[in-house]
This record gives sequence, C-alpha cells and structure tokens, in this order.
Amino acid sequence: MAEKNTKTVRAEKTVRAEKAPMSKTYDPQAVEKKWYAFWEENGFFTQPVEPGKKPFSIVMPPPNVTGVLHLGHAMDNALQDVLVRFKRMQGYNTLWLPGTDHAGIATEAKVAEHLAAEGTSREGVGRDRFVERTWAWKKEYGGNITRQLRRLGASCDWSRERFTFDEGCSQAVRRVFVALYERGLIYRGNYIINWCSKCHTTISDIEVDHVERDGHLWHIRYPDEEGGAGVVVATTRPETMLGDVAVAVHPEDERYKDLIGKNVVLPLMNRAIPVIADTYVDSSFGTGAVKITPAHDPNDYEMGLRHNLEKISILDDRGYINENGGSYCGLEGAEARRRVVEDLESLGLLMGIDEHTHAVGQCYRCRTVVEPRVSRQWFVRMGPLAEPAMEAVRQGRIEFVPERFAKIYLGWLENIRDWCVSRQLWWGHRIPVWYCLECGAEICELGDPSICPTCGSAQIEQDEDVLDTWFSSALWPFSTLGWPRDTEELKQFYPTSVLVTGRDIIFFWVARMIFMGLEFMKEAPFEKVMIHGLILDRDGRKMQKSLGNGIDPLVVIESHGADTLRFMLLTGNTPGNDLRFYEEKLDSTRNFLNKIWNASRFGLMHLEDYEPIDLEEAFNPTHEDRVQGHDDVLTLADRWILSRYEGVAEEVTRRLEDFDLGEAGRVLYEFVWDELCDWYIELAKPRLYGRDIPLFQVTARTVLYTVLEGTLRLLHPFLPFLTEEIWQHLPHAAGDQLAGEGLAGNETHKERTLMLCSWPQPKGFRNEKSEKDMGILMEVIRAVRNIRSDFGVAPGRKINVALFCVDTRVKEFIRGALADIELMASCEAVQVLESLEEKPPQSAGAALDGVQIFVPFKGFLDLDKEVAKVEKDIEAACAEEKRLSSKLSNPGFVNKAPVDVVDREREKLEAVLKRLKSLRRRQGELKSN
RNA sequence: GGGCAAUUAGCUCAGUUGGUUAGAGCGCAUGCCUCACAUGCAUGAGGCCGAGGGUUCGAAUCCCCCAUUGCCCACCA
Repeated sequence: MAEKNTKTVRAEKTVRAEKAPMSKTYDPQAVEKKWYAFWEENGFFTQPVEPGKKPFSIVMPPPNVTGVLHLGHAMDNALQDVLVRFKRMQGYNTLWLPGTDHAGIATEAKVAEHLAAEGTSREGVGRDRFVERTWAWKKEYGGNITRQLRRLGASCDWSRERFTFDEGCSQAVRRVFVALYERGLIYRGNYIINWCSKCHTTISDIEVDHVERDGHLWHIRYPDEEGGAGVVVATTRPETMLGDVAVAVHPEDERYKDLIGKNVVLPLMNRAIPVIADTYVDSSFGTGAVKITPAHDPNDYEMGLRHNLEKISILDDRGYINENGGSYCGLEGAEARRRVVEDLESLGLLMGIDEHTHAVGQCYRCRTVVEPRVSRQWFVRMGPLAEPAMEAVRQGRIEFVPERFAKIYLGWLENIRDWCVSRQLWWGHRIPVWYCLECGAEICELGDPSICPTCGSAQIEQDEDVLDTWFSSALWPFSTLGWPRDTEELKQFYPTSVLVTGRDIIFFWVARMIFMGLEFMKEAPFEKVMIHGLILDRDGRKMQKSLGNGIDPLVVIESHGADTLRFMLLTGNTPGNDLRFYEEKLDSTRNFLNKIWNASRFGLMHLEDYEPIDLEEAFNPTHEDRVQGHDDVLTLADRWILSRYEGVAEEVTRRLEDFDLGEAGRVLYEFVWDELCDWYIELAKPRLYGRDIPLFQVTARTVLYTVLEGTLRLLHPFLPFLTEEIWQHLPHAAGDQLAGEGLAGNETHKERTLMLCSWPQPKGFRNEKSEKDMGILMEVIRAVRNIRSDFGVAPGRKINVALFCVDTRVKEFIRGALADIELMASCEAVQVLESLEEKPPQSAGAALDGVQIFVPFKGFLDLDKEVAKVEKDIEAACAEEKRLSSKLSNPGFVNKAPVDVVDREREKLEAVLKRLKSLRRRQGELKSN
C-alpha cells in the first residue's frame, strides 16, 4: 500500500484561490461575483471553432435591450446554462451565443419618455435625430440586461454577443428581404390589418390578444328605400356602421329572401346599400342579418372581396372618425359610438340592446383595443414558407420537447395567414424599397439605389416603414453566426443543437426561425426545441405587472444567491409545466446548498494535507481482496457509496441528455443528502478521525475525495458558483485537470476551474452486492433506532443489541459491520447470535427479512406495549402474506407474468412467512412471561 | 366552438416503457445544540392516486366517458 502511495502523482496545491476559512453557512454574496469574473476574464466561456470536435450550440433568445431580467428569463437562461455547462464538460465544442433584441416599439417608447422629459418628442426631433438618440440610449442602457444575466451565472460567450440591429444582422435582414422580394414571397398591398392607435403602428395577427369583455349587441333598423321596415341588423360596434356598404343574410333564410338584391338605407349616412346573400351568415345569431363594413372587420373584408364591395375607411391613425364619417368626423372612437347610438335612438331606429360578451382584440403591449382597418402594408407570403416548416417537424428533423408542443406549432402553421411585417416606426430595419416619384416603379435591391432603374429619375424615396422586430429575430440562428458570409462558425455551429424558450414564443419566434432557416440555410436552425412553462405566483396566477405579483430575480439573488434561484427554478416540476414560485421552496433549496457546503467543509477538514490518488488503481473497489494483508481495505460503506455515486452519475447524465433537469436535480439532492451525508459521512467518521489504523484512514479519505469531487462535477451545471468555490478549496493533483484531461482543448489556460473539468465517466464502481448488503445494514440500524425511539431511550444512553441472522452470508457481513451498528444506533455492544436459544430473555425486538433484532431491557420493558407492537406487526405481515399467496395461487398471474416478476413475488412471500413465524414465536414468549 | 395540460399526504409537486408496501420538500408531532451543518439530526403521524366504466393475471400508470381548474387557439356580427 505504501508503495502504491509513492507512485501516485505528487499534489501541487492550487494557488489561485485565497483559502479563507469556510464559514459555517454558505454565503453566496461572498463568492458569486468573484467566480464569474474569474471565468469571464480567463475566457472560459469562449471556445474557438474546432471542426474536428462534435459541436454543441445554443443561440440565446435575445431579450429586449430595454428589458429587465424577470423570472421567465432567469428560468430560460438557467436551463440553457445547465445544458451548455454539461455539454462543455462532456467535451463538446460548445457555443452559447448571447445577444439582445432592438425591440422596436418598446425601445421607441423608452426614448420617447426621455424626449418628453426634455420637453420635446419623436416628431419634434425628427427621424434621423431620433434614431441617433435611440442608439445613444442603447449604448448607455443596453448592457443592463446582459449584466443581469451575468449575475445569474450564464456561461455564454460574450465575445460573440450580438444585437438584432447591429451591422451584421442588418445585412442579413437586407439580404433576406431582397431575396424574398425577388422570389415573390414579399409583397405590398392594401389589406385589412390590425392597427394600434396608441403604438401608432400596425401589428401582426399574433400581437393581438383576444380578451373576453362584457359588451352589448345593438339591434339597428336599416329601413328600406320607401321608409318601410327594411331589416334589423345586430352589431357590437355600432359606430362602424358609418362605413357600412351592405347588409348580408343567409341565402336560405326565409325571413329575408325577398330582400336579397334590394337596397336598404343606411341610417345617419342616408346612403342606399344592397342586401346580399352569403352562406357565411349564421341565421341563428342576432337577427340573422349582418351589417358589412369591409374596411373595419376581417370577415366583412373577406365578404367584400367575394361580392366586390367598396371599402370605406372611417378611422384615422389616432382612432378618430375621419372625413368619411360625415357629421361624426373628428370624434374619438368611443365618443362616436355614444353619439351614433343616441342618434339612432332618437330616430327610433334602435330596436334593442342585448348584453353580450365577446372577444375584443387588444394590443399585446399596451392593451389598447385594436382597430382592424384596411391599409397598404408589406406582407410575407406564408403558404410556400409554412409547408417546409411543417414538414421538418412532421418528419422529425426538428423535435419538440415535450412532444405535445409540436401539435401546437403545426396547428398554427396549418391555418397561417400572411404576415404583415411593416411597422410605422423609426427604430428598426427600414424597408429596403424605394419608390420612383416619376414613374411609380418599386425598387428593391441589395444596394441603396440613387436613381430609378426604369426611368432614370433621381426622384426616388425610400419606404418610410421599418420591419417587424421579429423579422430580424427570425434570422437569429444564422445571422449571428456570420451569414450571409460563409464563416467557420456557421459551418461548425449551424444548425444549432437546441433552442430553449417559453411556449408563448412558439409562434412569434420558433416557427419563424424554422421557415427562415429552411429557406435560406436549406436546413432547420436547430435539432430540438425545448419548451418550458411559465412562472406562477404562490397562488398559481401568472406573474403580471398589472397584478403586482412579480418577483424580481435580482432581489432573490441578493437574498438567496444565484445558485439557489437556479436550482429552485429547474427542479421540482416536469418539463413544459408551469412552476409556482414561493419563499418556502427557496428556503429549502438554500438549505440544500448549505448541506452541500457543510458536507464539503467536513470533507475538507479531513483532506487538508491529502494528496489525491487514483482510487481505481489503489484499491479497485470492485475487487475485495486486492490489497495484501488487508482483505477489507474498503468497507461495505465504501463500496456502497462508490457504487451509488456511479449509479447517480449515470442517471444524471441520462436525465440531462433527455432534458429532464428536474429529475436530474432530484436524484442529486437525494444522493447528497440521504446517502452521502446521512450515511456515508457518518459511517466514515471513525476512520477519518483516525480511530482506526492509518491505512483505513487513507482509504476513507480517498473514497470521500472521489465521491465528493465527482459529485461537485455532477452538481456544477446546476450550481456553478457554489461548486466552483468548494472545488477551489479542494486539493488537486498536478496536471490532472485541464492539460491532463485535455478538456476545453484550451491548454493555454493557466488557471484551473471546475467548469472545464471533464464530466464523470463510469469507472466500474457499480456493485450490486454492496448496495444490497448496505440496504440490509441500514434496515437493521433503522430498526434499532425505532426501538430506541419507541421505548423512549434517552439519547445519551447506549443499549445492547443481539442479532440473529438466518442467512449465513448476511451473518458474515453483519459481523463485519458491528461497529457501524454501534455507531449509528448508539449501542454499547452488538452481538451476533449463533442460535435463537441464546437470545436475551426480556427484550424488545424487530423482525426483518433475514435478521431478527433483540434489545434486552433490564427490568423496565413495558410488556403490554411490546405485545401490542408485535401484534400489530403480525397483523401487517398476515395481510401481506394473504396478498402474496393469493397472487401466487392465481394461475393467471403465475402463467402470464414474466418469470422474474413471479420469482420476486415468491421470494417476498418466503420472507414474509419467515418473519411471521418469528413474530408468532415472539408473541408466544411475551405472553408466557 | 375546438385543442392542450392538470387533478396523487394539510400545502407544493415527483412517480421512467403497467409488476410497490405510492415517494419528496414544506408543514405537523416527539426527542436531541451528537466534535460538517439547528439553513441541522433521529423517530413518527398523514393518501380509496378527481368520479364512473373498460382492457389485463395485475392499473396512479393504458382505453372510454364525465366533472373541476388552468392555458392556448378560433372571423360568429
């Protein structure tokens, strides 16, 4: 053994970390910033492109530059960070590319606030000055959210940080727009769009939230031309009648058959409009007659197209009635509605008002009611783009995790309508189309034109509008990697490995990246899409500004630390489900970190001058008689914890590969707390404190080191700060990290860091027998503790225990574990009986499968209590026996169930019968006493 | 009107392809400041796995139906 030791590599202690004594509780504030700076300044987040290596890449969903970190971001990025740190440790060529989104509307609003404070406005400074101001704003405040991501521990490659409005991304946008234009996939036209009069711009269909609101259904009579009854229509928006051009009824509707083709008079406007027939009309709703306003209702618009109707727009940009509204011109929408209703009533044409709840469209940003209106805008033709995007998912080239989200994605694309991409804003990618004022030509080229190529006129003007912010985000997976240039990043990292985002973003972003990626890269932008849920408050409500129930992640980081926040956000639920956030959960997570901290502190106490040696080489844990003269250098507990550690490593690896972070976290939690702390460390104490011969101390240290160090690696993706801090305190053998394992492929690093250590690999520590034996030993110890507790034995008082083992193999290892039982169950002496005859006369006891336990009580045994307990046990055992034997006497079960299942049941029955027998004997003895 | 999810201990949630005596954290009860940790240790109480059918030798797990809650989608004026 001594020989082995000299062969091991001499440890050379890491000098980098100042080894302040570790405090009794973990203090995240004291270490988090230090380690983040250490990682970032040493360039650990950055990896060069290494074409030979397997790539793993993620593009971060770019938060708005105006954004402040909220819990949704925190969860989203913590998830990505776990995946990236895991893969990095596994040795992949890893890239996590961060960036921000220029967020047209939001950013304009911010800058407008600043301008207002200076007493001016957007219009006041003009377009060029405004855009300049916005860039200046971005420069000053745009780093806010990325600083906050650093606080969270995000290990993204800041050297490759991008911005959707930077030079490269803008070029990609230009390129894509022109290409789509040339392919006929982008067009300009007069169609009905959603107008937000507060944001003063169009918004796309998905930017409209439909909210149920209580409203009214007004019944209005449109008389016929002779002043007769005419027809009564029902509407939820009476003011739009100013733009009515027809009344529609169902062609089969007997009530109105005679009216079809005739005219009625539109009240207030006194214009004759036709009654038309269309099967769209539902005769059973309202009066069965619908007023048709093609300029302000999507359905009416469609019907207008079918019947070739005029479109009369009655609203201006601010949502006020325009000159087409006759005497109502200049009125604000709500005011106009009131006036229209009043006037109809005084004319006797208002036939009734019903209460009616209906879905009202409102702007997703400002919640202003959206007005549908006909307007000349730019659209992306979705049909040809959607088809391949659906195919990619149907064929499994892109996989959603959890799967069910694929259906949501497909459902949306199946019913997709063209995407309105022009916005009446200034902050964004300006539409690269020029119009010739002379000949009216439309010019769309890669370079900025100076004259009209058709007529040669220099009188050309660029389109005033900018593109939807999501247009540039849609290119994010390739624009950030250098496209349209053919870069090595693009070659190595596209397609990216996985995209992580919330389910509310599937339509806005995921779908659009997919069709853009397929169109321009000819390959889907990612292999997997991991969708996570929302963060809810403790009562299960969404966190919303309006509810005031939001929690600031930075406040949590201050109070509990980033690792606690991360772990809490990542565990305790299943992928894709929402997560409730509350204080108690945070506290118990913090306690877990503290547990790790203290277990490590304990470990370090005993590893102060320890020189890491290779456990596998020194004492192969799977071979029992390896070391001469000490046939049990490794104890049962040693073999057990090593086996468990490796089992956990395997499971954690598998779970992480399946994106099942919650389970991975739970497995680690249970391992550290229940197995490593509550059992192994306790059992190893006598050896570690040197109460045994030195060789045993060395083995205990080596096992402890191996398991602790390995567990830190497994925990690192979840808890990067805590694990790095502890790891830096651990002794390390020279050259066993970066260079030795060649991990990050970055031998120039002078510093060691846990984040670049290799992910634990199986080393053959699994040992089923040890796990089984340890299970029995634990049961024995628990049984003795139960007896102590049941009989109220004072904690300080040691007791004697006698054991009888039916099985000789069990007897053998129990004999070797007597000291463990003494230690863990506070016993004076534990003896193993050769036969039941030897058992102590007056005793409390327990019968396990294969082991009987006797605790002698000198005179103060409560006989009645003990009898009652035994009877209760007998009852339970009988029930169990009955269940098992009826199961086993069922021919259906015996014949059809798999052999191993049947065998297992047989074994159980045997064990129960044995236990029952001993319990009965015991019962007899107690009674005869 | 469609679709999806959830329904398991007082609360918040796990439970892999059907094979358990259904688990955890918090809370609760009892006893412990045991030389890593009271942000801790030990022991314990607490569940007809939403209701009803079915498939199976066997169902918390698969199928059908219903109920409740939540979310998404939808042009019923």
